[in-house]
Amino acid sequence: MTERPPHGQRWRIGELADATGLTVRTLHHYEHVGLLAPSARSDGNQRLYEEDDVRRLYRIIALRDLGLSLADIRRLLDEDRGALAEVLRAHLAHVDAELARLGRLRTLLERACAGAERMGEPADALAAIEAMSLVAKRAEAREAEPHDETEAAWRELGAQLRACMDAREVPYSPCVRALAHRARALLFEFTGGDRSTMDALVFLRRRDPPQNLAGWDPALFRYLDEALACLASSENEG
Amino acid sequence: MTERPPHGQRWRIGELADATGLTVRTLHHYEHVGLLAPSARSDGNQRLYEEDDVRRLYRIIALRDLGLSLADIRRLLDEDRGALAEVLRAHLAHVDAELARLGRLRTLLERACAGAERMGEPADALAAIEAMSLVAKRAEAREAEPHDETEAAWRELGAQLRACMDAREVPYSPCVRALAHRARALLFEFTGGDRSTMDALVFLRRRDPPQNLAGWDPALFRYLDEALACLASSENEG
DNA sequence: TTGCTCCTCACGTCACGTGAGGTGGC
DNA sequence: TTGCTCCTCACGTCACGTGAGGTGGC
Repeated sequence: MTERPPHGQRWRIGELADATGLTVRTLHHYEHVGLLAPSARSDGNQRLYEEDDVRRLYRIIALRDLGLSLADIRRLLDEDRGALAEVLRAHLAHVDAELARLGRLRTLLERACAGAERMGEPADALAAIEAMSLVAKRAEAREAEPHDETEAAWRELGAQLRACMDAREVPYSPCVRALAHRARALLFEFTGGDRSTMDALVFLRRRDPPQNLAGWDPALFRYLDEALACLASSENEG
Repeated sequence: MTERPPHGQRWRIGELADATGLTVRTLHHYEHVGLLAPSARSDGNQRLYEEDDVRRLYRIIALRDLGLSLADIRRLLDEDRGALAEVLRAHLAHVDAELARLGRLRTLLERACAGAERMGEPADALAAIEAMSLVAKRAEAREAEPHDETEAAWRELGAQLRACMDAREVPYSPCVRALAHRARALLFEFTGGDRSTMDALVFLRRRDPPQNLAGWDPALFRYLDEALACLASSENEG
């Protein structure tokens, strides 16, 4: 680590790079964007940085390490030092937003990892991830406009099915079969008729039960599962 | 929202863009990087996407939303579907690292905001931020190599000063003055002799006391502060 | 004279955005 | 004929990395 240059108080570019841990190219770049120009040049046109330049560089590095853009740093150092607190606040808000986004992403990624590891076929895993993405987007859309007509349909179906469940109707009774048909049709519509997406959706719901989705609870989902299984087996027999 | 195209099962590029929320330019880009090419073109050379293309696009979008690069997505869809779980795990690790980095950054930024808002002069605030950056880097370096000689010096000075404090030596006694001199010299060396950085460092330490830094505790810091104040006032008188 | 450092272009990165200038379909 | 959508380049973004080809200082 060269700390003091051998030529009085002037640093050559390589010396300054060594002392700060930056690259020579980075110092070139800072000069190119008007952030830091050396106060002098040697006879052979080599850059010579003086004490003031070095002091400025350390401030640049400190602000850069806080994540500010070079344009912001330039503005703060050259034009508007008073804006410092304001710019830092704005940047903090931006970092918070990034943290929130990455947190959500992390949740999705973890589910996708679990899915990808338990699915046997890679194609199934891809379908599961696609279904997950689809569900996440529906959830976002629900945030924006809560009275979605698809949701209303599921809510009504849920209410009817719950009435059957409370009345202890067996899953193969005609009215439950009718509701199971209706559920399958809605699911078909929701997934665009894609078989593997439908299966992946069912798989995901089992692993990761949604809370109070359109008035559905785990018990109601299990009741529907039974009804769907009855429907499928009777169709296979017929 | 155009959901079904009017020409059988083929989508024009604008229709597909509307349906997916992407831009036409994005679809051009995906074709350019070999990620998604339409299966057909019209007589007038317009792109015509078919069902398989659309299905592929939805998978691309799902994987992209998980933060994968287009190159990774291409590899997963075209070459090596088995690598899915592995790639997702690696990406999760990367996201975790980013979260950790942003968390540390957030802490620094918050301190910098507090500093910038309480400092009167913007120049002082800049010096404080620079000092903070400097301290943070020393801390990192300490992680790597804990037996720093600067730290040893502070540790020894701390022990001697603590002996004085425990013996109830008054701050202006000769031996305490000698230690205060030594402390000032160390601080001078640490900051490279920069006055405003020294002041900012002192300010930061008051706002944000370091825990057990080289054996120092808040009481010991206060004792040193008194000794330094005595030294300064006696020098101003002389 | 031999290395080493320095110099100035200039293309590449990543996922597109944003025109520019021109043509096809209703 | 008028809009609208489509087409193909091609430069710009952000903070540099990575050569290429040549010169200066010990």
